[in-house]
Amino acid sequence: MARPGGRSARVQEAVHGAVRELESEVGRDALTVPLVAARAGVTPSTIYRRWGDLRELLSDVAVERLRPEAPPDDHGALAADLTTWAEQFLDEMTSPPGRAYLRDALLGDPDGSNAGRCSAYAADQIDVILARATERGERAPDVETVIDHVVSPMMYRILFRPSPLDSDYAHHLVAGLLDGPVGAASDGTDA
Amino acid sequence: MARPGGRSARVQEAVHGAVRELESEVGRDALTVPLVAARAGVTPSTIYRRWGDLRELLSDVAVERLRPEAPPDDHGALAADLTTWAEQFLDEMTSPPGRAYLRDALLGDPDGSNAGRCSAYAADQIDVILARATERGERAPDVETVIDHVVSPMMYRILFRPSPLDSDYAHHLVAGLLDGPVGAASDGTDA
DNA sequence: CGCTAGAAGCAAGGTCTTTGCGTTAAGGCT
DNA sequence: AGCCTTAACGCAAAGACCTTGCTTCTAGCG
Repeated sequence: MARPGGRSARVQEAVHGAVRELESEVGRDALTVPLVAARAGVTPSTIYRRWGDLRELLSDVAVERLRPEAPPDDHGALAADLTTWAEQFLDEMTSPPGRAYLRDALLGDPDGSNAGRCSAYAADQIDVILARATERGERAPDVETVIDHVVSPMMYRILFRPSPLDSDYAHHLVAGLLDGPVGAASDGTDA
Repeated sequence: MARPGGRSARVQEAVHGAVRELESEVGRDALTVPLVAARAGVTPSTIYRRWGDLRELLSDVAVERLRPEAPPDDHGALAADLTTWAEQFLDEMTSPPGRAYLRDALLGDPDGSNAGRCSAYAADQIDVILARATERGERAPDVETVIDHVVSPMMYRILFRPSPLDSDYAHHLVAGLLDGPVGAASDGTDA
């Protein structure tokens, strides 16, 4: 039985906070369950029982950090909105902390629910952009199409390729999507 | 100084073999360094010194298993080659053991070199397919384009999405690539 | 054939992880 | 309002794992 307002919630908040504090103080690699527990004012066994593992705890915290805080900027045109969003996304995810959160979120995730949450965050942001475009009368591609053509390639390269990525790559992907047969034809708005 | 033919090589082989045996006997989650060491006939400290961590050892073994054993099939046409390869790739990677190896390979990989090796395996296979197509006189897209449009979307969904994937999705991606503006126009050969 | 250096064995110490049991507190019931 | 139920936490001990200094072995070299 979940008890969202009670002691459980306080403990969860204390532990998450302890992870965030210690991450910036001693570094992510020096984190241990007993260390986090001491900072949070709980016993290690509490963490082991609730999260099972340091990796799962880090995964939870990482997903929290990957959640976008605001809807994407509105630039008045689909191409600009998507390009800007993709550039920001790529920038965040290629930064060392971004890569670390991404790794943590994926790694300590036995059932894949945290990974699914990350994917849903991106899909929601894209959904907002596409809905705005449709409202303006622009032809907009499907969310899944944007994920296939823009999000996936960036993520693949972040995870699997050692080479660095710049915002030109994000721009290239969005252009390839919107100029292609699946995407929206340009609609009078500037591209 | 590497000593490829000596004791180091024997130890490495024994440890890798022990991991493979124990994975199928007791399951991947029950593996521990002392267990593997006992089976391999070495002391745990040897493993800790060479690999540093159970995750890095599992990462090494996983990458070995993800290495393709043969060049991709030749069906006489680019579209058929790519579709078949993508279907097989998707099938392997979505299977529970495939997902486990993929996770392990990404997981114990501090510098990203193992992930890069996985990516290189796929790129090499695609390279063979594209070279054959060019040799036949077909117009073929770039390797990076194939990775962006076919490999990345499959990988993204495997890693981030809970929903199952079937071979229709692989077919859809290849078709989107070859019919699009970036890919090869159909060239008289059957698609 | 002796020398050098990298790699493995051994063992002890420390840290982390697990687990059983008692206690606390949140939510439901009368 | 007060009791009951039950999930969650604290405590502590036991066990497993990880680290590390030192020794021994072996492959390659002069």
